Amino acid sequence: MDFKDKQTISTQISEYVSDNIINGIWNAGDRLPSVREYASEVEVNVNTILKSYNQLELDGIIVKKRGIGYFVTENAQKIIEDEKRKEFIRYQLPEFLKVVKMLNLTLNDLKPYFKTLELTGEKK
Amino acid sequence: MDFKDKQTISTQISEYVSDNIINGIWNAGDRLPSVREYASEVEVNVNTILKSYNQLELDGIIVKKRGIGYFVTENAQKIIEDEKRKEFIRYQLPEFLKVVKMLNLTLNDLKPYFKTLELTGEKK
DNA sequence: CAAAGTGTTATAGTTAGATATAACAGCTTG
DNA sequence: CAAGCTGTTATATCTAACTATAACACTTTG
Repeated sequence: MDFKDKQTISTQISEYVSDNIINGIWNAGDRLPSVREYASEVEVNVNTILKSYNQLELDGIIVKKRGIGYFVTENAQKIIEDEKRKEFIRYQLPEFLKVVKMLNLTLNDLKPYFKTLELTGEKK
Repeated sequence: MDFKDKQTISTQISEYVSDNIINGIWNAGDRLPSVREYASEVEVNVNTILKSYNQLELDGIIVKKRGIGYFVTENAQKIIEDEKRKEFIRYQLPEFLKVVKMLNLTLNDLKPYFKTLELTGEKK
């Protein structure tokens, strides 16, 4: 038995920022909230935000300019999407299917939920 | 922003036991491994197993007989399935759809994965 | 009834992650 | 060049979860 990593607050913040980028809330070149500002917004310690931002920088998703702030990189969207796709195929989809099977559900049972988001058809 | 609970080791063990029960590895009336035995098997402290077992007992999934061991209850399967179903609808499915949408995937893209597990058809 | 298995409780120690606070350093702007 | 933003580093403290170890209590079995 091997244990999943815990979801730390700083990791969750990193992912939340990524989601905002991939969803177009923050775009390439945009400046993120300053560490102090963001820390106060989500009610968390400055060091925690710093940790999140540093991780995102390691991943090439944002870049720091000292004394100025952190900025979304040009490749951010692509990097995040690639990472999410890997994660999805490797972990999330199998886990999903495991539960679907346990609950004796079928594709037909799930169709309505996909319909709601108009995800049943072909790609544009 | 509200944070997801971390997945502690003891929680993960509880869930692992539940999975074994719902998958028929352990059946109603079966005795679980003793706390010491299981602790040594998964290389974890006795207290951690005890915590997992106690949680499962609170949920009505297993029952303790002092000096003898822990046993799977008659309702265990139903309790677990109900809980998993709730969890699935409330959290896992929405999270899944969120990522599906982010990655611009459709139901058609996922069909092959369902086919592998023969989950496309109607229920038996 | 003693031995050997159960679960239980208690104490002390470790660790990762987060917090609070403060001081330091880079950049911009009036 | 000073004020007021940035990010950075450091120190001390807190907490939840887990560990190590030991002693205690219940139950079965030879």
